[in-house]
Amino acid sequence: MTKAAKGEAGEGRARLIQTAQRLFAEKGFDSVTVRDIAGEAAVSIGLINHHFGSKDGLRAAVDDNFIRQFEEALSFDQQVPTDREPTPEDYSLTVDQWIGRHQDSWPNTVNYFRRALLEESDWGFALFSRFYEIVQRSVTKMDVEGRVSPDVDRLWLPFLMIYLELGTMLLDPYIKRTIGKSGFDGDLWRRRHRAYSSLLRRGLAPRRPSDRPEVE
Amino acid sequence: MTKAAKGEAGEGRARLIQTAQRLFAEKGFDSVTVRDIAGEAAVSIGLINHHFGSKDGLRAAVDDNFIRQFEEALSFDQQVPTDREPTPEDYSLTVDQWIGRHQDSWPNTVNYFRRALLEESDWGFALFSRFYEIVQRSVTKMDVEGRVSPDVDRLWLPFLMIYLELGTMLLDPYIKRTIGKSGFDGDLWRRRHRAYSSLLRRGLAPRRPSDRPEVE
DNA sequence: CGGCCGATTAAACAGTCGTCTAGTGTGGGG
DNA sequence: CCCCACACTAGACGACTGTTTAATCGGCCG
Repeated sequence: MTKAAKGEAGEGRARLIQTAQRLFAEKGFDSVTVRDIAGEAAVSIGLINHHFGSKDGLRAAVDDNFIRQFEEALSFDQQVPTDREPTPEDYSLTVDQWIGRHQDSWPNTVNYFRRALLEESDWGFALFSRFYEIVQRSVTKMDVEGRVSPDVDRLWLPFLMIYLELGTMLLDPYIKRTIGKSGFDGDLWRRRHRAYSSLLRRGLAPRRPSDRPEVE
Repeated sequence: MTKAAKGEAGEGRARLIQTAQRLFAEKGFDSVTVRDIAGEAAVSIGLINHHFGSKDGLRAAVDDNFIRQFEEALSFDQQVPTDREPTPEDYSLTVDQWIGRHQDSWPNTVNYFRRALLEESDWGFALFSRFYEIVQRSVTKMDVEGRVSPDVDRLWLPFLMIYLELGTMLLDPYIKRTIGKSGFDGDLWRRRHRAYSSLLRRGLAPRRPSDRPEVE
């Protein structure tokens, strides 16, 4: 392509998307001004509207970019073990691995994901649906294999699993302030994964329910 | 007290707090303008700064008011059954009852709670801490009574329970769009309560994980 | 009664927001 | 070579924002 005045052509455009994604993730869409973005990307304010039409257009571009990375990552992430039946926690392992890996390479990815869900944008719903779909499929699979008790609520189970999966993402700021470390910290998220795999598998009760009161 | 030009004195102040709480819950603090609030409360814009000094002052007053109601409600809500040992799900029942009751009487309470957590305000952390405290205490109690398996992660368990409890609150908009009804809908939230009580108690696996699910 | 005080108002204020307009410079195709 | 297309810029524009000012009204106390 063509060369621009300074540096590669389209460099401004790329830098805008990159900077905007970081700032949106840090402060939220509304709290970031076009001047903030242009300033940190070292371009003029007008360039935003030149490339994207409006601030909302920029958001759309950032969202597209993010969703593309998200789908890409998911597509080659289905590396559940094939030498055995996938266990209930294989699903969560997959997602957890994804989160863990991506929060290393793109530290603001998790934050952006979080903001997307919190701001209830349309594509935030798209992301949620994607999650729901994955979990739903996983549940159905476990179900037909007889690994889910028949009296487990099939409507709520997927949502409860989503809560467990997304909880750390949504509430991590508070976890940080409660125990001093992010729930995505290396050791911590591995521990968390084990904790809720175990919870899904057999709940809290001791393995030998000696005098456990049977309710209902 | 003194009487004002129209209606009770201080009526404007009260109506401002009430209206602001509703609007903050619906749209979020930043998206609501002082003109919106004054308009819907049918008072002048200047009255906000007269009573509260600033928009942030109004927020503080609304927060105070909300936290007061919250603490009040919690204080007489500890009505766990005394005729028997509290079961693991008594805790969640208490919180669930609280949510259920208050979303009837104050439809915007849940929304406001949600916004408080999502916007990461200081008192949002206060609310989270309050929750954490309650859950922590409940876990400790169950623990000393030997109703928690020794290999359950004591650090993560409270957080996982909080995820399950707050999940519907945080993600209800998406649940609404997924299944068409709010997770706080009468029947649904009762079903949800049973679902995750069961999850906590014994996980997903059939009671006899040998080869065929067995109902007791 | 006279004066003050607090609740309340309308209008103006200064700042910031996203957007638009006019213009510059450069590189590639005719 | 010319000239158009395009990335890019500086600055102004109007529509907001939260806040402030000056004024009004009515009750209360001395």
